[in-house]
Amino acid sequence: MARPRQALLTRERIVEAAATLIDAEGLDALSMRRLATELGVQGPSLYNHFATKAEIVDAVAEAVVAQVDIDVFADCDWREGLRLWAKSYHAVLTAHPNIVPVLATGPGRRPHGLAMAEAVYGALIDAGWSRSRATHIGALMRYLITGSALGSFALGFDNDPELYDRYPHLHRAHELPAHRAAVDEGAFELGLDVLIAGLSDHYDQGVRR
Amino acid sequence: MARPRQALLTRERIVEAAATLIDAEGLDALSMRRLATELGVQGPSLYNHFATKAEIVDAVAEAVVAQVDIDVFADCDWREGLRLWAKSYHAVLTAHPNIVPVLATGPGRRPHGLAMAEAVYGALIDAGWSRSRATHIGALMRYLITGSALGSFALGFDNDPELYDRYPHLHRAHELPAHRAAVDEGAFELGLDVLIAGLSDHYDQGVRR
DNA sequence: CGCATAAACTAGCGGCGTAAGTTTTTGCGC
DNA sequence: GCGCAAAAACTTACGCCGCTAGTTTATGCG
Repeated sequence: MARPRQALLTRERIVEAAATLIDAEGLDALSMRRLATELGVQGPSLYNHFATKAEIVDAVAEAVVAQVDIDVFADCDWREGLRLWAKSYHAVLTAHPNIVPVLATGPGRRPHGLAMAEAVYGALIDAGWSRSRATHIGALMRYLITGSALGSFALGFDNDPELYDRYPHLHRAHELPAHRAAVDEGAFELGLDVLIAGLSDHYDQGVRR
Repeated sequence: MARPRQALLTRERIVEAAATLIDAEGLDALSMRRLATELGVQGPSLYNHFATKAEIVDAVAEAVVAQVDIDVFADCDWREGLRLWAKSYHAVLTAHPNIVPVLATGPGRRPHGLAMAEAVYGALIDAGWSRSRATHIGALMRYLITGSALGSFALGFDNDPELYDRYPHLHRAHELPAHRAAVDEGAFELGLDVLIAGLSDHYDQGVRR
């Protein structure tokens, strides 16, 4: 086949297929040949639309952050904005856990990532936080959100009772994977509550830098 | 060369070389052939000592967590123990950032990882926290520590002023990479302070579950 | 109508993890 | 002291991988 009458590929179709593949089978399952097969095409054809594999993965990451709601800062208190944004971000990452390692490396050059940074940082600055404090708070929230999405805490424990025989306090740790969602959700909520309450106290006491 | 009079490889030598390579050039630079070359040996010889590449990487991760000080819980308040442990963990990860993605996936079956979980969880239980709350706090601390180590927040921003022209609040974001260490350190310290202070308040008010 | 461009193809390079089988040395049981 | 299994290196090779180069053909613009 040479050039078809109707293009078989578009950037959108490629990104969509890549996202589906990553969601379903993980980052490692995404290879150029595999992705091409999924799209009914030979491997190297993808290079007509993206220069490298990294560009495709980046586009998937960008599509994911695009789903985060950053309008929440519009007309509400910085505390509430921060909480709603964090929950939205967290929910998006929970829905697409396999792409998180890519996102965790920072906003990079992706427009939506930068727009999100702008929204968060801007809201904190507008509230009266110093530039350095706003930066710290933004970074901190990101640590909590990506950290919780990246390593499901509960999932890290093996489902094998014998493993914990030598650790008296962990004797029920093998039950953790079964409660994965509840544990991870509880830890995230606790962190969000404590962080925002603590920052709120600082703020109310006039400690804004 | 067949079997040499003196073994060329040991598990220790392999792990050490792998750790050095990962520290110096990143996870991607670690390939079986490259590692073998570094050790003056052919690639497949490594399989006489480790069954898979993943086992080698795991051993490196285990060697890194082994450096975290978990004796800090011995005879001090849970607050102080948590703070000292978190700082030690954070310092170790900061010294070996390239292995963090591996650690972030949880304690798994690694003895030192489990010993650390045991120490943290045990200290919280002994202090009177409920099992579920202790789990949440442990998970939460891990989110903060691995999250901060994984994605240097400041490093994620590109060192290119023009990139931020369209984001009014980010107009100085290109300066962030230069202050990388200070930003990341500040955010981590802020998080640690706020979290421990907040949890301490809950504790003092008798809210332990 | 002619031609540059776009979008598919095929072939192939060097690298990857690892399996299989070979050779030689070591060290233990008789 | 000897025989032989196990250990630890080797070579070869398979099927992936990301990506490059060059080819073919349809499209759309001047």
